[in-house]
Amino acid sequence: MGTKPGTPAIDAATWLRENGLRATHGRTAIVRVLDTSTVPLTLADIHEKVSAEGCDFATVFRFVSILEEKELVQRVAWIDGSTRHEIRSRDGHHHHHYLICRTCHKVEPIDECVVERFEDQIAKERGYTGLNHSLQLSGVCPDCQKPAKKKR
Amino acid sequence: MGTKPGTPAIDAATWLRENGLRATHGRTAIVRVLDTSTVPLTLADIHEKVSAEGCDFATVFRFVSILEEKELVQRVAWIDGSTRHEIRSRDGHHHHHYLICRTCHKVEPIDECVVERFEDQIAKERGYTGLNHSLQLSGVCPDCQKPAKKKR
DNA sequence: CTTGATGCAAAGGGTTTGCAGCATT
DNA sequence: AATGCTGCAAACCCTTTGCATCAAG
Repeated sequence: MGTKPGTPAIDAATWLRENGLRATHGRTAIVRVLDTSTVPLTLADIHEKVSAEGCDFATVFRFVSILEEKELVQRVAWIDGSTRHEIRSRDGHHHHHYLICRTCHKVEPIDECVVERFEDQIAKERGYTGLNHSLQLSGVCPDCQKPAKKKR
Repeated sequence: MGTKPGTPAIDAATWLRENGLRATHGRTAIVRVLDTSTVPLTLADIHEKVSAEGCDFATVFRFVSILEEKELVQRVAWIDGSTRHEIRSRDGHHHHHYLICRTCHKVEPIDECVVERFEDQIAKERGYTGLNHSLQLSGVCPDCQKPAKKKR
């Protein structure tokens, strides 16, 4: 929704109706959480942030599934084995490239994409269509390289 | 173990002892399965292939965990959300790059790695150490593009 | 023989579903 | 007012652990 990650939703309810979905209290909260996050979230992450508004975990589960069926949200297999979810922005740009610290678990988005050209090459070579990719880098961030320091 | 994927183990029991592990019946079976697979396997996949030899699921679970602690096996977060496991070959070459068909779920390994150079660049730019990456491409394979045809 | 690995079975944790009541359209 | 969403709670399934027995070294 928001043009840049981190930008709050202009209007979650309107966005929902535009996409043929009922704009309930819980749903707008879920959309707002997804829309303002710069990193993919687990269902538990989302629930934690909407439970204050009385939104149940089952609602998060079901509604995120609906958004994924409609391809408004992208499912991401996180490098630690968890499943995360990321809203697709309006401009159709939905890259999920991240740099993850193995020590403090901080997540930094990576803007550049070196894989796209490679994707085209593979598509030609092997005849695949509709290619999509998921790339995650993990390492130890500068802060965690300094001994005896913990974050998060 | 085997130099090429798909090559059967020369001697799983010896390999185990070389790595300071007891060479039991179940363990050699598990190693053989991991070693001859060209794609990462789930615990259920492995168990399915060793259960004929009377090897329990708990044994698969525990032994694969041990191999991962010893960094002889690599854990892979698969794009569908499952967790898979892949043996690291003797030459230390352990890339986990795959091309996965979204329709028939066929998995093809990709040899090339375009990410390595990028990894170095990111390491310099952001000061991370010990970088590692995970890349999966998904698309629709040539077979599945032909209508009304199902595999697997 | 000693130590550690195994099988069995139960516990745990996250995911998914059924159902009756409630909110949105 | 009708439809479809929600909360609650139970069911499910995959993962993990405890314990007594068994086998490798």
